[in-house]
This record gives sequence, structure tokens and C-alpha cells, in this order.
Amino acid sequence: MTRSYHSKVRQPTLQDVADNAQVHRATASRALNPATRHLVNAETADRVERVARSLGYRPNPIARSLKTSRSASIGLVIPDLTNPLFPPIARGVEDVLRPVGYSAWIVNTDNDPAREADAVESMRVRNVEGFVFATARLEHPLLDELTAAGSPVVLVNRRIATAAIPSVTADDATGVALAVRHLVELGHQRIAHLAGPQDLSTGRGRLRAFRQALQDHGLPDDPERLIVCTSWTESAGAAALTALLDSDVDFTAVLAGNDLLALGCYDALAARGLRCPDDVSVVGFNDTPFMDKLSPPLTTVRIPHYELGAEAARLLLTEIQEPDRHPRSVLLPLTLVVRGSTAPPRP
Amino acid sequence: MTRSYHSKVRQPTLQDVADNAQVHRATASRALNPATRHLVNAETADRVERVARSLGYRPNPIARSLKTSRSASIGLVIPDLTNPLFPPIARGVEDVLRPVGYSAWIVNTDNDPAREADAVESMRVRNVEGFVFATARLEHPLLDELTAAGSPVVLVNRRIATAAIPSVTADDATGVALAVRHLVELGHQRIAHLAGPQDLSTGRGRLRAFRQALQDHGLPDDPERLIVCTSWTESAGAAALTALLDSDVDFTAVLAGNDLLALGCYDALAARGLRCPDDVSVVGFNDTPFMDKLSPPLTTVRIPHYELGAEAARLLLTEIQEPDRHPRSVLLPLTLVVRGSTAPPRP
DNA sequence: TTGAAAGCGCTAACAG
DNA sequence: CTGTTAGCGCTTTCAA
Repeated sequence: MTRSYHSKVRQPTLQDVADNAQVHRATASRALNPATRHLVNAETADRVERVARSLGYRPNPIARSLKTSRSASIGLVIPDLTNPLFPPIARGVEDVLRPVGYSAWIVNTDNDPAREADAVESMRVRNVEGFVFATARLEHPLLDELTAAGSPVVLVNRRIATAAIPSVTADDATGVALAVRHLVELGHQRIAHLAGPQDLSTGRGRLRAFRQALQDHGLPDDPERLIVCTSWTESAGAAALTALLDSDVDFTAVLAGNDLLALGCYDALAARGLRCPDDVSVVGFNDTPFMDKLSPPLTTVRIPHYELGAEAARLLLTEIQEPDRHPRSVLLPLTLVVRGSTAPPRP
Repeated sequence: MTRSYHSKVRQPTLQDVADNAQVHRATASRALNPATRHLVNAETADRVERVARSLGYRPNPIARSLKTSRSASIGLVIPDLTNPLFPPIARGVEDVLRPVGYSAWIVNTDNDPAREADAVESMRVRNVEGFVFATARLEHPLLDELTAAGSPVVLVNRRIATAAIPSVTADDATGVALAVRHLVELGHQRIAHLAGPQDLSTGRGRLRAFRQALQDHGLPDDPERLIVCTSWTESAGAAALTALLDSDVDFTAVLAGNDLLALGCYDALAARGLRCPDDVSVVGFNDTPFMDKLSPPLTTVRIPHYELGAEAARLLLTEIQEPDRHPRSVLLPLTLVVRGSTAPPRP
């Protein structure tokens, strides 16, 4: 009541705790910090803790961060949160961080390198202790800089070509192989592929895996059944498949680089009066929400996005805690979810 | 080169800028801050600015925040980012904040009041200047506390019963009226409603509006055609409609409290061998992504979620900048999107 | 085991 | 218009 009897309620500071516990604030700091508590007389530490609790003391992370340059937080860089791919990754990251007292600062970049650079800079000056990037392109100068500067970084979902940055991605090659085998086992011999953007590891890796899979099955690797889309969108998928249908290339099945491209395939087929899977089988990639509700339900490769995020967070935490340990990358297994969009080809 | 010739590269501080520009750091601070730049000789200010740029000076927001108790950021409290409803709200918030130099700290609460309280506390001690809550329940003690303590708060999508906290929500009453009128005009007389959780303004408001709409059309407000679901989930919707189908209540159309409940209706109808819209018409609420891809495509009330978020951010900014201005709440208009899930009832 | 002292980088009275 | 001074709340040497 001495110094607050007319002033607005003020959060108690460490000094308040120290005063009430009759110790110096340095001692109070040591007592309240688990890492330094052993430096302090047990009874004293208990007393400080009791006082802190009774006063409702909350350490001020701003002040702590100014002093220590740490923040117990990391940056999570996402291209677009409205793409249903990414929220589960974010949840995975958060669920791993929270128990150890860390939190994630989520930013959208809209695939804009300038916005990304801004966001990263604003996080860096706020002392984030590391980054999880879901935006990696194969060529990505910002990522090179950041790792060169020694900043802990983990990539999730997508990788970079140049540097050996730890990453957590799905085992796309196996996923593509599963999808192609499924189609081949149904009897398909002429399979088309709508590939995604080739500046992303996902787009490029799935394309490469597709050609490899054809080869493994002794099928001709025919470039005319292959279309590269420049964006992962329904309209790009529709345009690509329409072009293919308009050409004289024949095919009985399509492996789409992701679910949105597959959705575009549905549109293109419908527009041409063709039916899926009767006329053309379609396989997607990702198993984003509601793909089981399409007509027909989409056969697709399921990627464990939540686990991707969780594992990325674990990797980042070890990178932060043991900077000298060898960085590793992780490939997570995925599964083929067979639904109604695939069937044997017409005889 | 004097003090860094063996040390790790250090970010330049205001003191470095001041030294190089031959001014006191207070002057440098004034020169670099748009709000105080006019207090400084124009030439001096220019010189400081040039030096700052050449040194690559970045103000340290941690230090600034410690001093000013501000942070140029707000908290955005969301129940679950993996619900496609919320990412567009977040984008709306961010797109309004960014141009004015603010950013949003996004947290998931999983509808858990304890996690919510933790998150809010951790944001508060980080000096966030206000909150946008997308998690409001009709009874919500935390919100009462926060506003009582004078913290700027805006609710989005959902409202609270007790206090007059500014909010931005969709005009659900009109949306429900549109949906019911559409069904009535098709010839439906016996319309069921699967209501959402009654501790949320959305669940309760839509139910109330439904009864009002029946009355407006001179239809009987029959409680047996009304089921309250305790969660906004597909399974809850399926269970509710199954119960209704198993009873001897007759109805030709269902207004679902949201799209997931509507999805559950599809499931229940399919399980009973009934067809939509031939046997039963279904209307959803929200127009979440992919609802146009269902079979049949879902007729639903579209809520402008992005705009909800954007408007909430605008309200919060004025609340922060002009604390004395009267708080206002906003109702945003919504539209009925008619698709294939509604048709005239069987004769 | 504890206290004293210094300082993280910045802003905001107050004086001049 | 500019410099001086003080301090936001905390951690961390260094001494005692």
C-alpha cells in the first residue's frame, strides 16, 4: 500500500518479489529460475517462490529477452494459411513446442520473397531462436543467408537444392511409386502426369519419381503425357488436362501432382463429358480435407502433415539446444488412399 | 573497426548510428522516429537517416517495447486453425494490420479455456496492444475480465452475451431468413433445423432466427423438427439427422447450423438410402471451401470471413488509437449460394 | 550462498 | 533544436 495508493494497478516486478522476500533481486532471479535455483539456499528459494506466487508475479519476457537475446519462440514461415495443407503442420509444430515452453510465431508470405524477407527480419530482431520454413524453393537465397549466418533452420514439406539444411518431408518417391503401381495393377499402361511447379522440391521430386516409376514397370517414359503446371491450382490442373484431352495423346489415367490439380482434372473431364473413373482414372496427392467427399471420392496419396510439423519442431529444438550436433533430415512415410476415382481402364 | 575486430558481427545499435552521425543517441532516436522527426533539425535528421541506412541499422523492438510497453502487435485468438473457417479471418486481420506496421500473434486454443487463459497471459506480458477473439462463448469470464481491465478487445464471428464488447459478426438472422425463404419458395412447409451448440452466439442466434423465420412465413414452430447438436461436427450432424429420420417426424428439408452438420446430413441420408435433394433438401451455413464440390453441391449461406477479420482489425485499431471513442459492433451482410442440394419437395 | 554493479537498447521527461 | 539523465525489468559477472 505504500507506493500504489493512488496509482493504477501495476504488475509486480522481480524487485517487488525481492523486497517482500527480503532478498536482493538477483537472488530472487536465481531462485525463480529452475536452471539457477540450486545456487540458492533451499529455504530462501522456497520463500521467494511463495512470495512470487502470492504476489501473482509473472516474469517479463521482454526484459528477459532484452538481456539474454533469447525468446523461447521460433518463427514458422508459411506461404498461405488458407491452403488446408498448412494448418495441420502448424498444429504439429505448436504441439511439440508448447510442452517445452516454446511458442511459434506464424507468418504468411503469400509466396512473396519480399514479404518473406520482411517477416524473417522482423522475427529475427525479436530474437526468435530459429525458424521452420514451409516455403522453401529449390533456389532460395534467403535460406542460404540465414543458415550461413548460423541461424537454426528446419525446412518442412519442401526442400532446398543447394544447401544441406535439415528438412522434414514426405517420402514422395515412394508415394508416387505406390500410386503408379496401383494404376498399373488396375491395368493402366498409358498414364499421364500433371506435374507441379518445378522450382519446388515437391513438384520436381514427384515428376522425377513418376518417370522412375514408369521405368520400373517397363512402361515408356513418353514426354507427351507429361505436363508441367506452373501453379498448384484447380484452374492450372483443368487447363493442363484440357490441353491433353485436346491433343491426340492417349492415356487412361492421370497422376496429379496434388489434390488441387486433381480437382482441375475433374473439371476438365466434366467439361468434355467424360467420366471419372470410367473414362479416365485420377490420382491426387496430399489427401487434403474433403477429398473423400468429392464425386467420385479422390484416390490420393496421404501425407502426414501434422507429423511433418511435429518432427520439424523436434529437429529445430535439438538444433537450438545442441548446435554442434550433425543436422539430419527426415523422410516420413506416406500411404495411398484408394477411393473411387481409380478403376481398371476400359477394355 | 575499433571495437569489433575479433568479435562476432553485431547488429548496429542506436548508439552506433549516433556515434557515426556525431549526435547524441536521443537525437538519433528522434530523427529515426517519424512521430518525433519534426523535433530535429532537418539536415541532422537526414544525416542520421543516411548513417542508419548505411549501417543497416534495425531498431530493436524488444528494447523499444520494454521502454514503451507497446509492441505494434495484437493477439489473435482462434479455436482451431485447421477449421477452414478461421484462416480467412486471420488473413483479413493481417492484411489490415500490416500496412499500419502492426502484426498479429496467432494462437490456437482448441476451445480449452485453460489454454486460452495461458495464451492470453503470455501475450499480455509481451505487451500486445489488444486482442481479436474468434473464440467467444456467450458466457466468457476471461473476456469480461479483459475488458474490465481496459484491454482493447474485438470479437469476431462469435459474440458474448453479457458485456457490450465490440464485435464483427455475420448477419445470421438475415442469412437464416434467406435460407428459409428459399426453401419455402421451393414449396417446403416442414423444415427441420439442426442447431449448433447453444453456448455460442452463432448456434443460438441461428436457432432463434430459424424460429422467427418460420413464424414470418406462417409455418408452425414445431419443436420436434428441431435438434440441438453439441458440436459443429459431421458426426454430430449425422447422428442428429439419423435420429430425426428414425422418429416419425416428417420433414422435407433441413437447415443445418453449419456446413459440417450439413455434411453429416448427407451421410445420414446416404446411410438410409435417401437422396438429396430428391428426398430431402439440405442447406448449410458458412460456405467453407469445397462445399461446391460435394455431390450434390451444397446450397449454403456464405459468410464473408475475410471481411469479418479485416473489419475486426479495423475496429481494434481504432480502439487502440482512440480509447475513448464509443465502441461499435458491426454486422456484415451474407448471401445465399443456391446449389444442387435444394429442390422442390416431392409432390 | 548472497549482494553489488553493470548493462541489454531504447525512449522520454527535463534542461539548456 | 539537442544533450543529460534516468530507467523499463531482468540476468549475470564479480566480489565478498
